[in-house]
Amino acid sequence: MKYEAVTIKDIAKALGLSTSTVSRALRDSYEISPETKKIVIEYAQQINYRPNPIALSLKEKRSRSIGIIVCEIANSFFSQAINGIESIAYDKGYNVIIAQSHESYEREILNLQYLASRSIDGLLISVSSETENLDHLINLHKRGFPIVFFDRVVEDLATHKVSVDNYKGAYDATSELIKNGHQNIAMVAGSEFLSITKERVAGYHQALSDHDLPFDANQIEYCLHGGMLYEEVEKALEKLLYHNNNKPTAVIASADKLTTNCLRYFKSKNLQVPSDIAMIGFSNLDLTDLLSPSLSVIRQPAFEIGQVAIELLIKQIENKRPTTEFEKIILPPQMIIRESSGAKKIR
Amino acid sequence: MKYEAVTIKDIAKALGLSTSTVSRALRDSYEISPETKKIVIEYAQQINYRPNPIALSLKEKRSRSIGIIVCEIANSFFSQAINGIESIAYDKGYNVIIAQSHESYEREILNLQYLASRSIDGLLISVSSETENLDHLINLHKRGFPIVFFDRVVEDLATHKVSVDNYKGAYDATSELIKNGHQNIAMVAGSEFLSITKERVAGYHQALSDHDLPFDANQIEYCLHGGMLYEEVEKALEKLLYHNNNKPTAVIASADKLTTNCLRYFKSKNLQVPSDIAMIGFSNLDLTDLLSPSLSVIRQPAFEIGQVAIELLIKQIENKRPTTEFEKIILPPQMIIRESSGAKKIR
DNA sequence: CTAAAAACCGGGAACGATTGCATAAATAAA
DNA sequence: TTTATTTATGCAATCGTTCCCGGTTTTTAG
Repeated sequence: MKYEAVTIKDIAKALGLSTSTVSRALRDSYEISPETKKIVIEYAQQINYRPNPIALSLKEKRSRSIGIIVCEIANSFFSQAINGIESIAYDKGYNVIIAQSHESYEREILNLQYLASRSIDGLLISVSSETENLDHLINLHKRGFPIVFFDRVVEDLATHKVSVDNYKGAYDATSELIKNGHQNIAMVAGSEFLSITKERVAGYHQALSDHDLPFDANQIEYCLHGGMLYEEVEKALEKLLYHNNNKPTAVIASADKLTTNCLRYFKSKNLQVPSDIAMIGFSNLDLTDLLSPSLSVIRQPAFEIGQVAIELLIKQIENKRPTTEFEKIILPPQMIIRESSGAKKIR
Repeated sequence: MKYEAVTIKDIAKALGLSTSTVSRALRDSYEISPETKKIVIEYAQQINYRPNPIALSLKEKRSRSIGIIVCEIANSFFSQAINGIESIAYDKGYNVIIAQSHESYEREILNLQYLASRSIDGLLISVSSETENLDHLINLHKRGFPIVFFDRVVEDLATHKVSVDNYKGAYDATSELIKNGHQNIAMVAGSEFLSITKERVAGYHQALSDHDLPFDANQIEYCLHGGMLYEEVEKALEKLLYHNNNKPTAVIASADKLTTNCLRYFKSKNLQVPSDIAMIGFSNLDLTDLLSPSLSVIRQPAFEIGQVAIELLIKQIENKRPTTEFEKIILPPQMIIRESSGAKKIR
């Protein structure tokens, strides 16, 4: 069943005018007499005329819609970021089409093809944790297609980038744990391919070094799927806790899903937090205060990241000349200290 | 900066053919010789030709995109439902445009106007908790526009509806608490306007009655914003716990946000769950097992609800004749019993 | 060998809106 | 009165694609 909308032609026919006159009257052109304008505008209102955006898109060669690719919308960081994106996009008359990679490189490519074929005007992307090869993005970018990276940015592409100071977040978390007496701090990290992982590892590394603690590569375990799979996190923690000369007394989880799955593991093993094992996690869940013990977290300004990213993208889309100067914006993370990062057990 | 795509004209010019021939060759028409087809298809592949969906939309009077209106995507139930919707929509070549009402009637109307003006082919909606008047939806529906309700359905509109057995969910939750010795059970409910609220209250009511317990209207508090505002929940609980002759020993929270805000309140008042106050909440969070005490929940099959809803919508969109028979599909909820619903304190 | 029938391909209208250009009428200036 | 100018409107092209309607060539049947 088709739903028939009213067009400019219907108005023209009803009023005995040409479509051009109607179009101009509706756009308040100086060429049209005030009386005609009044008649047209009133009639249009009466029959609830709305210009067909598809016809406009065809003519103007732009769809006023932008694509977003994230791993999961059911991830508090990304749903908050999308909220930020939407808040600005709707104001500026753009709609957003959301696609999920589910952390799969293959699906990221499929999504990109799909979005490109839907003639989006620009793309906001936070790459999947499997993404190492960037050819799919480079191709588009070379042809002048506007792309803005957020959160998980990549180095090899000259575009706008918006992320959080991951280095500082990890540095602060590590320092806090050291302050509380922890000397053996492990890290459950996300995919090695991701910039955010590298930065967080670097911050962790530097904090250890600044406090004269040794860095042990065995204290870091990478999870390719970013914690999406419980088994992956389980394996990482087994290795860190039980197949390690240097058993850690504290853990830093470097992503939302990693954090919750670490907790799940500790619970299953009956490990008390923070007495058996302390932890700080990167997390944007608004429930971490309700956990027992309440969870110390590094929180990212997700909403703002989304807002800044979409603003840069729209600016680039609406630019007449090709953009040559790209911005790299880094927002500060927030550390919220609660119970889970407390002192280790006194033996 | 504009990004120029290759069109059917470019192919026609390059190959010395007409656009009609190219179009037909690409659609594998019988009117075109195998040799010509081969040449065209190969060349199209080589220059990476993709048909312009906007031009197609204009011609076919359909955009192959559908709108979704929910209150919040940062709500586990809805993000899971959207996952279900997307999984089917992408398979069938539709894209989804998501809009959030943030539980505001006004924003719901704005979103609807926006989506309608973007020529979507159909709408999936879970109404806001403020929505009492349905004129905005009735108008569209009368003109033959396909609408499917999910989760928060409305009675006065003859369309497809997909929801969960809210009556049973509440009935089971109440019965479980009664089984554990609770005789005074309160309910923190969502907006009175919503069908799901009414059904859940009815289930609660019936369970009390079936166990020969009295029903006291003072044991129910409604939250117009569905728990979005902490203050609203706080006020409801103050009233139930401290301005009530009949102090409850257990609470049922009838929505995701209500559940978490109840817990937040109990924590702030240092009330132990379940010894001071037991609870079961409707929740789709995948973190409820990690809370202490772990939370007993009524979980809704959000992903499936989304899938069923989009399937019905697409079926209706692609139907040649107007749909006259509408389905009302009700999926079963799942009760997960954990610690929070346990026995009351023995005095 | 001619007529009919396939087989193959191009021209052009259509979808809805905008816009440069042409045109008509009305007014102003000479 | 004639010419120039303003004012108000219509025509037609355009965006990318499909599809109806012809037209030409080749094949088949009688």
